[in-house]
Amino acid sequence: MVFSANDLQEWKDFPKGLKVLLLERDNISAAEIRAKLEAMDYNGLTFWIPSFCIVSTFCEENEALSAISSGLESFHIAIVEVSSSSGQGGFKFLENAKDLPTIMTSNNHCLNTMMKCIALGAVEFLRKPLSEDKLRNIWQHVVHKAFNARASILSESLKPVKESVVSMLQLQTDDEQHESRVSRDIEKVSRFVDNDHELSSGNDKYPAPSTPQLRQGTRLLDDGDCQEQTNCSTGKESGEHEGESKSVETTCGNLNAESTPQQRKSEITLVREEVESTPQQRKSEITLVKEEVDIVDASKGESVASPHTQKRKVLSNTDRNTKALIKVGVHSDSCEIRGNQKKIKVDWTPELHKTFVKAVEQLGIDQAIPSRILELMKVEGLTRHNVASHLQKYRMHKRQILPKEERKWLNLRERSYCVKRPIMAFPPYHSNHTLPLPPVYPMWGQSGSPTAGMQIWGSPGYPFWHTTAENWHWKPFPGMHADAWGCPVLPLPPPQTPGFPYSQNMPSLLNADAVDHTFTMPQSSFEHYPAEEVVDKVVKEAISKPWLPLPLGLKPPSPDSVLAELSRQGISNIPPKGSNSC
DNA sequence: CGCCTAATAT
DNA sequence: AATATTAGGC
Repeated sequence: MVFSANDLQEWKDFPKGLKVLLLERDNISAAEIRAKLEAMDYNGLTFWIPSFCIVSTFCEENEALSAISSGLESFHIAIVEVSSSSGQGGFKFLENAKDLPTIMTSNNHCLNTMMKCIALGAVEFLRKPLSEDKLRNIWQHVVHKAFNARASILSESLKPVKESVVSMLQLQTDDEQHESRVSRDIEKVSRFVDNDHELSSGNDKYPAPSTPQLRQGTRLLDDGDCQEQTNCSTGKESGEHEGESKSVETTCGNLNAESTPQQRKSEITLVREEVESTPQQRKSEITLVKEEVDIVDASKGESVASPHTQKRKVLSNTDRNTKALIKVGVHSDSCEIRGNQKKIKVDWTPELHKTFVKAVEQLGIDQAIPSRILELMKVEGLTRHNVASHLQKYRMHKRQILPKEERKWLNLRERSYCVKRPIMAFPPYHSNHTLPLPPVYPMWGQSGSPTAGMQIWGSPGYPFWHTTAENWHWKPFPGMHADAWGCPVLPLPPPQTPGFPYSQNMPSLLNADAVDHTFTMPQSSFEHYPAEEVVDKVVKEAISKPWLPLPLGLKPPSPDSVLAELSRQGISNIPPKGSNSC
């Protein structure tokens, strides 16, 4: 049966009219299920539909299969009983009706059976008896399949579903009268829908919705690949709102035609915050991950001149899981889309931060000012303020000036230098190597690191030890510009301790005693470190007079950093070593 | 004006 | 907790 255009237009009440194939040996059981499907009370509000589903019942597997293959009837979804007593028990159907989203049901609740069903392609396993609640959301599988199956293998029966849903959503979008939350959410969704071609390619990439989600939430997609991006904003919000908010996440993989791999832009996550909602009015949140997003949010218009013309290009780094994504979290309340969206919160994901760091390093310490960084980052929508704010924090961390809260627990030698130094950042009462260490590791600039949700700043007190160009450079004294002018002389790491996973990254300095025995400075005399101003002065002098020998405590810059600095200053020709003519 | 920093707000 | 915003100084 083929749906005509008229049929489609009539199908405004989707999922009413869902055609269900029911494979059930027991007639009585079949009748019960059928009755429930046909008389579905959908949430008691949107529609009460006398004939919610059109059910065709079969009691034999082969019959059902031939009904499908005959093409005389078109189904959207199948509910198939796993039977141990007869025939192939439903698995034959399952394997031969791949195009049809199939829900397996059984009295047998054994995990193996369930597992087998899912493994063979069932979209869901439902335990019998089938309640109305369990059946209520079966249509979601249909929509899911319709939108996520490869277009080429999309069965004819599901195409109308897709078109119908698309058309439904767009109808509402076009309705300017309704600036309701729902319509705006749908607008977002339909934009995703418009772009579904690319994402359709990964057929089973997105888990199907599952029946137990009886809340309003409709999970269109739940992309495991974007976990690292998503947990930043949605995790927080959904946590705050407990069960009152829903979270819809979508991802689409459109490549922006204009962006070449070299031009790939950074990921940025913007969160539009709720403006004036009371706890009772908590509305839903929809989070979209898109590669191209209309920035309808001019904020203060700092760098976003025309909100609606702003498109965001995104990097899509294929060799890693650093998909170029833009996430816009919308706490859509009663605020207008173009109206008063004021607060965009930039989520400084590791990727975005990496771009930031890159820009800063490219500019060099003296040139790294917000406006230039912003320029270099080429992240549209990002404002100078955003950058400035981030830069502020970046600098603070570079100088090991921890916010007071972070400093509080560093309760010893509060006024001595050591508290600001990484080596003393560990709690002093951990005086041996058994101290508990954080399970994760700071990851500044670790490109494409899959460490989802990790704070890019690292845990307080566990600063960054990596010394690659992309990472933070450890600087023991405030004001020391180790990036360009070398790093402080550190003692060599002790022999690596087997079974101590972090020893590689946390050399030697696990406690003050270790420091005292290995550090080249006078022992047990942190109080003897020069005053901050003195250090500053020394460093400044070293910077301004690079021809002079470096003071104790500083080591020369690495050749790489020198080359980088030279090239930054436009000097590309370096005379060979021997030719020292001056 | 833009930048920097610290404090404070969200 | 992470960012944004603000204020005051340069």
